[in-house]
Amino acid sequence: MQGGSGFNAVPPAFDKSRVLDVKPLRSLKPIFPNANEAPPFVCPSPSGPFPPGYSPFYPFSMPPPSETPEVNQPEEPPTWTPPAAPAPIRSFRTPEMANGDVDQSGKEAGPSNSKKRSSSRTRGSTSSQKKEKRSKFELNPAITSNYVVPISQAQRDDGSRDVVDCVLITFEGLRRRLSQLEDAKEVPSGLARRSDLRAANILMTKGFRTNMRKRIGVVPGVEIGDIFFFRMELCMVGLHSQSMGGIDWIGGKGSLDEEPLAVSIVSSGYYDDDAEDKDVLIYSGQGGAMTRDKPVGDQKLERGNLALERSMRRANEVRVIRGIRDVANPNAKIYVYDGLYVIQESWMEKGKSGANTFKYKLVRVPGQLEAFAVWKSIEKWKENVSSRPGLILPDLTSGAETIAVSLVNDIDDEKGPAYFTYCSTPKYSKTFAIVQSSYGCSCRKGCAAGDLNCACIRKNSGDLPYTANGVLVSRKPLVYECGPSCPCGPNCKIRVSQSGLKVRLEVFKTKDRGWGIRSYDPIRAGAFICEYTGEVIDKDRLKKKLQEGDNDEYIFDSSRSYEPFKWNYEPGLLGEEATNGASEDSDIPSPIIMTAKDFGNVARFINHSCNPNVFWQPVIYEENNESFLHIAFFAVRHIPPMAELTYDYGTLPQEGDNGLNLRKKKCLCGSSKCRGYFVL
DNA sequence: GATACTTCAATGCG
DNA sequence: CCGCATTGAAGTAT
Repeated sequence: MQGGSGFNAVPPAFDKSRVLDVKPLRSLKPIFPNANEAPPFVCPSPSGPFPPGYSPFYPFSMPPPSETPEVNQPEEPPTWTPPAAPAPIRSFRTPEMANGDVDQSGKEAGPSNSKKRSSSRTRGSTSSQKKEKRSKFELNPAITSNYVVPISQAQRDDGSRDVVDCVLITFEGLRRRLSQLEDAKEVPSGLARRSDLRAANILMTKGFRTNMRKRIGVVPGVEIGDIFFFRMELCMVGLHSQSMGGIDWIGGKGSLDEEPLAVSIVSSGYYDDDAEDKDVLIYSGQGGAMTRDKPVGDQKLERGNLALERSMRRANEVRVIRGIRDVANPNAKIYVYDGLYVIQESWMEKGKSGANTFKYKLVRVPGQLEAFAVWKSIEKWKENVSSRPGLILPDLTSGAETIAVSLVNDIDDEKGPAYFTYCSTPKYSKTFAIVQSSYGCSCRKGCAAGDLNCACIRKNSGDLPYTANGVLVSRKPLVYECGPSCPCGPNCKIRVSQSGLKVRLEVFKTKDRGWGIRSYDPIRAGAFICEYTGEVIDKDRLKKKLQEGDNDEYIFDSSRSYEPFKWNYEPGLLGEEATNGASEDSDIPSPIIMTAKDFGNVARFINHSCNPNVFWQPVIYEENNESFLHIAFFAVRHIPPMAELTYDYGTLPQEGDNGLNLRKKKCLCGSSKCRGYFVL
């Protein structure tokens, strides 16, 4: 199971056809294309060969061999030539530089960036005209165009779960990398740094997006309960295509005298909405708000307001996205896709300032999986643990973790998993210490991004492995964290996995896979979840153990084979060269095997999936003059509250390893990529 | 088609 | 922890 609200036991108790039969008046295509008809998602190598039915997408600056280049870009080189010496992306232009030579650099800018800017700048530019500045960081098209977007035209129009995942993972990877570069750059304070906009702009310009065909109702590949951390993510997957606007619609002026109809709204507290109820939303119309040069005014029946009005008359569904304040990061918002609503009534009322405001009452279409409602329930449980139905233990770690982990069973009578001793760190015997000299840094005040004097940063190939808010930027063979002997202190940004749990977890009884684990808190892609602890053993000991008939179901073994997957940003998209340090192989310096049967932590409850939402990453840091390897788990993608956490248990390297393959079990992950079995 | 306008962002400062 | 100013980009409208 993946994504969605992730309720393990909730069957889709509603009749899909009923919801779908409420036909959008202008449905352009069936909303649920037969899954078999939809093209499978493929990621061909940029150079091909391409499977039948697919063609490479040529980014604007790189025309297909026999076609003429885009007319609008006379400055572009007429034909593509391989880059001679790729400029590293690190050469960000400083504002000052851009100010001086913007003309020249404009020619080298990626497609469509400098023109647009000058237009949008004219509005508020009375005296600041000269500040035509800071072309946002420039890509060298000769390099970036080398990259071929793995999205077919059909997929660009209509998505699927796999395509949506791919778009979001690519966006996030790119955004994290940009964020990392920005952190290291020491830009002048006060300068807005928007990795979200940059990443989205790069990808959308290249056509790396999906569900561009606007539609009423369900968006293929986006599930109720899915969460997003930026408005641009909604655009990229076609859930809501206004980058800031709260109402999105189709039709209207200029399009064959049709009426505009609303397709989606975002409610996030900017206006005076009533968004307390889980099924009913009172939404305010747009416009009339005070801006810099305009006072508060009456709202008009136009644009989004008109679209909502018409949608009410026609009773067509409107997607609702609820923006919720992120408790972990009060400056930010999380957007929850809450499914389809119908507008029941609308009226006009006087707002606080006395101006006329439109109001729309939206009611949730019944029978859909819960999404926002789950958030509301969790709020209560977190306030008072004992209100959680099926609660067995408020904290199964007995205080060993900084945050409690509940034990819950709302499925049957089982009172809990078999006995084990909770330990929050792995149990190493001396023989497993990795002897490495010259460890640790000497930073006094916390290791600063970009500081190459810091030994720990140097070990991470010069980069801070985590962004400022603690998100892992890229998978690597090994991440080096600062250890107890580094003087940088607990607030250092390179101490993510050693500082314990950060999200509120629950061990729960699944319907058919024993005990599992899920989170009350939303988890963003790249966030640290927990480490795997247990007794560290060697291969011989494992073999012997199994030969003696000990059917240990809690083995972690880094030496198994693991399905490779693409998670890191694509260097080509930034004009960077692929480096060795960016390898996503699970090829770590020394393999590690742990058993969590008798001693372990929450990680021992994570079930297997062939399409997991969590991955493991080796991390090392020094303790008492010795270094030990740790296995840390991070989120593959954004994980909504209550979605079960899973990782890939891996497969055995080859044929029967002394009967080890007797430990194959039938896999129930239910994903389209399911291998059919997994190995304990 | 270019350009202007609108808009329930996202940041960081004070 | 707020209010405010600043910088933004997609889509719609002209």
